Amino acid sequence: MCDETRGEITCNRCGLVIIEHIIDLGPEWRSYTTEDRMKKSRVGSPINYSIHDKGLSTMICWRNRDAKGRKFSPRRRIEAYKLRKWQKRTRIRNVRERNLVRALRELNRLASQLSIPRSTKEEAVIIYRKAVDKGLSRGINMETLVAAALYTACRARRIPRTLDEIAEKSQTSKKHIGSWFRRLVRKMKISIPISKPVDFISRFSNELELSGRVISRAIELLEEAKEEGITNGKVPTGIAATALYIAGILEDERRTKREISRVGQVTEVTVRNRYNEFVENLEIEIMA
DNA sequence: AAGACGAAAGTGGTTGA
DNA sequence: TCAACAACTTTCGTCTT
Repeated sequence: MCDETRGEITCNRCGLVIIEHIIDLGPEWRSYTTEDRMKKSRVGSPINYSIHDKGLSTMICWRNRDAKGRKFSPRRRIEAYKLRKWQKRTRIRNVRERNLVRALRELNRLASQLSIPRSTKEEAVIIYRKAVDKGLSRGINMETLVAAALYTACRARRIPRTLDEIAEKSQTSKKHIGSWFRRLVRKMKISIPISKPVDFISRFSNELELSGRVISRAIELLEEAKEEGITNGKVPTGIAATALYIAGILEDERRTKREISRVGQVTEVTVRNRYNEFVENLEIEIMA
């Protein structure tokens, strides 16, 4: 799948980003006159926070030719050589930048494996950069900080990924990512919306291949459940999964509890318990 | 054979002294 | 810092379809 607005080519099956920073060929914005069009068209790819210098540094061509294709004079060649050398030296200036490059590589890998949208990934990069600037990164494993930044960005943008999912794909523990998540939020004063069951509905229903009818029914159920106050303190994924389970039965697209619990990343027992609470407290008619 | 159920013991995180 | 606690998991035996 080629997504020009995101500048990416991704695999349709697994969501792996294959090619990034394609140049966006479209103009910047709508234009109404030719003059306008000239003004608003742009050159180069959009700013990209996922490259350590935001993709803005100059690249010097390695060919010893000038713009018109003529060969350089020996003197110009030496000059060009020096320029390139300095270019390299300044581009990756110091250890810090080198670490940033490593961190971004890791972040890109993680985000790709978890199919996290580009904008959220960039949010994570910004969080990571800020954390490093504030000196929070001392003495902490880079992978943990990257994972924590990504998790934080997901939570901030309401793109729900569970701690488990992120921990599984990165080489760090859920515990560490969690504690660093809290730390990042506290130190950097990021406001995090509480993750709600509704946030998980679309992803779960997608995985279970449920129709739109089931989805809207599930959302209704969630609202009723919330009013009844039976959702407080319960794991949101479990609640979302159960709502889909019940909606599936009601709309004649039944899925087994086992499937539901697998997708919802909770056990069958939890789905069962939530199910009982739903049926007891809401007026739900389950046909045998 | 697969799915669902209930009971009981175990686990990790939160809370309040 | 520690114990109490609720929510959730794991495990296992049993019943139903």
